[in-house]
Amino acid sequence: MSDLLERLLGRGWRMTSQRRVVAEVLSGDHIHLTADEVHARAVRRLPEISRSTVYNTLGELVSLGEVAEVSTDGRAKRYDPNARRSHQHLVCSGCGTIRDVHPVGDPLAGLPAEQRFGFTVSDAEITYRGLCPSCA
Amino acid sequence: MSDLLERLLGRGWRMTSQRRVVAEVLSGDHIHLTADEVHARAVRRLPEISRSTVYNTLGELVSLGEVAEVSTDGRAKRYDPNARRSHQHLVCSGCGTIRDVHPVGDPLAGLPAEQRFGFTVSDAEITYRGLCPSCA
DNA sequence: TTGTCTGCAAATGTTTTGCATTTAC
DNA sequence: GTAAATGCAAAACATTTGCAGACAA
Repeated sequence: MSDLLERLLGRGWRMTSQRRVVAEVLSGDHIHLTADEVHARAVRRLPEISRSTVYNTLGELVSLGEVAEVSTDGRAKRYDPNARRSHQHLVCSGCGTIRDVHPVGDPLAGLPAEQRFGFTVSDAEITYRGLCPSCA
Repeated sequence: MSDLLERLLGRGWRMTSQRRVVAEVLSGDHIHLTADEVHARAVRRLPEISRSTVYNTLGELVSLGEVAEVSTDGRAKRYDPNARRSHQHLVCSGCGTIRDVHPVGDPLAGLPAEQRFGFTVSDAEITYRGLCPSCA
């Protein structure tokens, strides 16, 4: 069973066939699907599943903190099931492929106090850009 | 005259009243407007300007590398006129305010070779998140 | 049983496109 | 004069919402 699904069951999340399929589709490493792609894959396993349900479910998973919304730049948001493991993204400027990466060091260290405008800074999101081996 | 407008004229960009107004609206520091906000402000100066022209113009400015698209997370893209000066963003999780910041050090240094998946990494985009003084 | 999830269809918000007209160079 | 920009209206997408019926607990 998928890690995501397992965590959700452990949290007592109300389970339905639709929710299970969405959780299964999202499971794995380097998964960054759009809502529509999630729906397309879900339909293969459960033909009746509706787009609204996929949106509802994704929205709920994001609220629960189990899935992260990633806006790389295209128009549709992408959903990343590895919200629990802190990580950043490496995006290919050629084909758009996304990989999860784990940079070393404290990302907040680069922002000196005088650059913080009085903000309480709690987090940094980094998107590395470059070309993947196939596109280079 | 605005810096942006000046640079565009220097590049021999074909000038029209609509384009001038869009460039003027975008000028300044810490400016991060949506296409719709750009249109609203442009209409004040030039009532006939259409939304399509604003979109066309913004798209062209992005292609020229004079303006950057910033997807903070909401649905509409925001446009940042300071694409030429390398900088990153600090976003308030409360009210959404965006400030431009200039972190110290090489942002690519945090990504070790074994984390690069064979990519040629050329750039890093950082979004710092926190609460601004009013929201804290 | 009961509260909630699901699915449909319609609405909303953002951006793009086709094409006739106007305009900068 | 000519190629390119503009504006309109309509289309294309992405996402949200309202509500009746279905379903998990």
